[in-house]
Amino acid sequence: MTKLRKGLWSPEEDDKLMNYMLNSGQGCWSDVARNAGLQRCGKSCRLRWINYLRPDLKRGASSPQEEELIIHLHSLLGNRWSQIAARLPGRTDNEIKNFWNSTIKKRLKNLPSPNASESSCEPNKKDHNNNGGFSFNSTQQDVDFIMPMFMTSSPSPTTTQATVLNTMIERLPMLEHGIMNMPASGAGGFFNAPPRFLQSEIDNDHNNIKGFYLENGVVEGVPPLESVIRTTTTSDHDLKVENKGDTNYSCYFDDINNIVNNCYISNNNKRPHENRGGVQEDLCPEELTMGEWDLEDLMKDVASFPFLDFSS
DNA sequence: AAGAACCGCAACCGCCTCATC
DNA sequence: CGATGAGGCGGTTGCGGTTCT
Repeated sequence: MTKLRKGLWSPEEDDKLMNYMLNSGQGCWSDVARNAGLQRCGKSCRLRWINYLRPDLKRGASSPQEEELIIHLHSLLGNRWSQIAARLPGRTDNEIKNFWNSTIKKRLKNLPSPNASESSCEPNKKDHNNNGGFSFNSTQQDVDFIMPMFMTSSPSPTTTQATVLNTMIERLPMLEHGIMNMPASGAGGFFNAPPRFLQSEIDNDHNNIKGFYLENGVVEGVPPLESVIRTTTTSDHDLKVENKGDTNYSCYFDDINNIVNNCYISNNNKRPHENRGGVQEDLCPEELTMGEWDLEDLMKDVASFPFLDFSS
């Protein structure tokens, strides 16, 4: 019996597989390998076809829009690369996984740390309930990077995502300085401080996130940084956000409210505005448990993702 | 110019699920 | 109902190119 080849594919092997697939179509992959005259296992052929030879693959670096979408989808789906890939035409799970593990992780790592000696994106547990006292140096680029993560109404980030969000939120100057200053009561908002994402455990068998909750920190009225982002609250529902450029981030804050609202839904099936007077009680973290994570429900949000445009 | 360090990406590995017998 | 094989998936490895020293 001939020993099966491993390692990089030669152009000849690619030709054989490509020709066979185009002429005969996909059948059982071990048959494909045999009939195409390849000394490869079926799995290897499948991988090569899916990740490299498939005619509908998009080549080249991902666009900023795709990057935004990957980040957004990852915030919803976690490391479910195949499901993320399924929503990015022409991209493979392997490609997205590689992109995430190199580019995105690097960007997370490079975010400014509240502690100069700390380069990890792990949360600073010691200061977990302390927003003050740091010297921040976040850039507009950082803000642009983290904002898509807020563009979700998903109540179900993974532990890692919640951790990363916590850390990043704490390091963003606009939040540090209380710019996200929502009304303490009444319509439109319930926090006068950035929401804090905490998570104690995940039921992996059911994708059920338990113990994920928002904790209300207190940020005093420190004047906003001129150089970053300013907000003006014109009404309870109208949180206007401006920065030096033209970008308006108000939608992001709506989404943060969505996250908050969804937590309430999970707790007692009532949104905050349907549950006046019960707000503080509802925030009890120990009792606040996420409902089933309905993937398709979550993905409805993606359909309206504002940057999703594959026309280019 | 050369070796070291770094990085991106292709491919493999091992595990899981599902269908079939 | 267990055994078996195929397909699918996420994690990991290691090659090869690029940048740094």
